[in-house]
Amino acid sequence: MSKRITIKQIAAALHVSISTVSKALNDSYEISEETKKKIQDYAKEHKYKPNTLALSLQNKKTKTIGILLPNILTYYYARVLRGIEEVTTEKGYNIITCITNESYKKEVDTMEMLSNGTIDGFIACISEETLKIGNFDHFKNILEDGTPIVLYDRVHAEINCDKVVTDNIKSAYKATRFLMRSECKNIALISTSEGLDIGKFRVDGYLKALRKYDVIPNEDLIIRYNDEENLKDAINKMLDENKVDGIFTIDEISGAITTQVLNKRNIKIPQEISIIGFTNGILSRYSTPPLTSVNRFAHTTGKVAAKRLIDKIEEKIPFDDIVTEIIKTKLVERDSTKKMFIKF
Amino acid sequence: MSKRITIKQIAAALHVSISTVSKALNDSYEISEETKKKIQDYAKEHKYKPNTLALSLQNKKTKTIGILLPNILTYYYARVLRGIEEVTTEKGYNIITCITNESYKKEVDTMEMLSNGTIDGFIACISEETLKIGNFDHFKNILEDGTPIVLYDRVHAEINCDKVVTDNIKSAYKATRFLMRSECKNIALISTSEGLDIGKFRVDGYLKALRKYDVIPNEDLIIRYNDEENLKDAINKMLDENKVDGIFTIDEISGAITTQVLNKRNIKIPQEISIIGFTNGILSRYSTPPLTSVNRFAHTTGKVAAKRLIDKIEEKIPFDDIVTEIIKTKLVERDSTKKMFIKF
DNA sequence: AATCTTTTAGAAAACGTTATAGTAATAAAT
DNA sequence: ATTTATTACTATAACGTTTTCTAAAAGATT
Repeated sequence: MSKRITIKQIAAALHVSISTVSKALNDSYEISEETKKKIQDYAKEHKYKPNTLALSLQNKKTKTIGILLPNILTYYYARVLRGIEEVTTEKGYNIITCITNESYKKEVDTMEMLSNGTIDGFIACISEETLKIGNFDHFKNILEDGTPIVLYDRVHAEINCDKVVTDNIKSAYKATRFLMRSECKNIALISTSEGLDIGKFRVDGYLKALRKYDVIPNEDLIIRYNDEENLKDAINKMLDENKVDGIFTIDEISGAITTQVLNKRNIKIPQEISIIGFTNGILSRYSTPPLTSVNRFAHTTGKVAAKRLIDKIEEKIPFDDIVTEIIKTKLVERDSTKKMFIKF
Repeated sequence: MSKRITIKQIAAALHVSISTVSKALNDSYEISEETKKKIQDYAKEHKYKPNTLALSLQNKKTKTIGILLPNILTYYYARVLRGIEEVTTEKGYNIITCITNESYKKEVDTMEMLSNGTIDGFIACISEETLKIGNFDHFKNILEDGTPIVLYDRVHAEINCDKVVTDNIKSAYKATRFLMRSECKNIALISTSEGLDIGKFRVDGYLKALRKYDVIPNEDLIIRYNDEENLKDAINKMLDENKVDGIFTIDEISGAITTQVLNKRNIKIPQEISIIGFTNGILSRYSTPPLTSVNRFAHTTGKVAAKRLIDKIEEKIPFDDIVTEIIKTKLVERDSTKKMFIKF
């Protein structure tokens, strides 16, 4: 237990002033080579490390970014984090990661807590509860203080800042169209009942594709669920009562559960029913059969968000130059859809 | 862009000294009710928030903990993080999360960077590369400085600090025994070839169980792999050349891949071959069939580690009171193993 | 009226650092 | 011989806060 040494202690030990030490350690021309060497050697020997806190207080920059994740157990967010992390590390920034766990209070508290000089900016995804409540004052206040924020994935028009989002409508449109082109006539949709815009956009994309090809949407084929147990029952019921030959699931878990249900009913995928999932994570990759999925570039999303924020922090971009970056998706074809195509 | 207000500005605005403001805001008895109210009102009105950096510099405590994750994409670590996060939040600590991505250099750099007053302690899982290289000086140095560390999951005897680990040998032993009790005679093992102790322990447990019940281990039934593609081939080869009726996989991905291979070969799980996986994450839960798995309590691991560290930081436990907590596992029975049992 | 307490406030030091301004002593230029 | 530069260093303020010590005024006690 030797505790870190400070500049002051070095100064005392070598009978020089603290300014001399500071300058010597920063290799200033004002200090003679001889003295510099003496000080630097001593510092090295005693493993001197400048106190980051003191530096930050001086510079008014902490080189730290606050990250808000709604949920770390969702593979997608873990991958976004990874993307962020890659860029921040490269640029010499630390990140403080906070998981809001979809709670409004946790989100407000966290941002409150960090916006006191601890961080230079935020990268955040709005929690489900916050979106439901519709109060975004905590974001607005922070922006007003001059702290930059980049929102990703789940955003809101009321918050006037940079955003990085997935191309939800178009992706859902394309996935649905893909199913139709591969001979599916009766395409079901599995969605969550939660009122997230993201979900709505994906439903919109699905409906848009149906309409485009003159298919009348059938409400019986659209399932909106709250919890997983309900979902299995709902799918079974739907399959009992309807002819279905294609299913588009709006998130990864839905895709996994749907696959389990079909397998249990011994329905051949994709011969009898095709499935396309959203978000291409490990579940899609490792399920039986591996699922054709809308691949979202989580990693890219993280990187783009981090780059944008750091540019803002370092004032390479003016504070009120606001953009929304749209990250395209890509349909990854695997074994849960048919290979034959109808050309429209 | 109004930028945060400081004590100094309040003092100037109200024509009092900064000490008066500080005391008023801390509700000191030394300040008259009248002055206090005036100052507090002003502070509230201007949304005054104390600068955390300045406070930390004063108190020599940052209320921040550094977390090292080898890899965030592994569901297990994400869950550990969640456990840590829960405790730290409750106790008013922030966490700085860093992903070493299994790199020695990244691990050293990160710890170096954070151990300059930024954090009060570390919760870390040693990276694969570090374990391979076998140099733990960065941990030792930090401990010497009087900064507490709690290691979780992957630990090393050379590092003398608190540890929280999974009961690997026993868990593997029990899983293997479970397979034997459910009539499996030829039990294969899927392991990674990387030289992690954790893997070794699990293999040891497997071997121990076999020996205990007088089964002679068959090297042909033990697969050690590096990359996923190899693994599929290796499993197929093994199944071609050997009679196998049970498989114990040492991690979640191996379990998922094994399941895919068996499904592709149309082998009935568990009627023809039973599978038990290690680490009970989403893959095990959502695969077809859902896998019987050794459930590791990632969440508990995180919580225990965080509690221990905070107790150390707050000096409720002396610095050199070192313990290793062993987190038990629990076999979760699902559909990949048979229900019938032989009692030994 | 003189002294002692209490109340209220402010000054100054401290946390660890950097940056600016200043001060010697010596060397160079006039 | 005097002024000017140069070299090598030190003092001080600053970042935003808390804390300890000091001081003045008001009130209480004799």
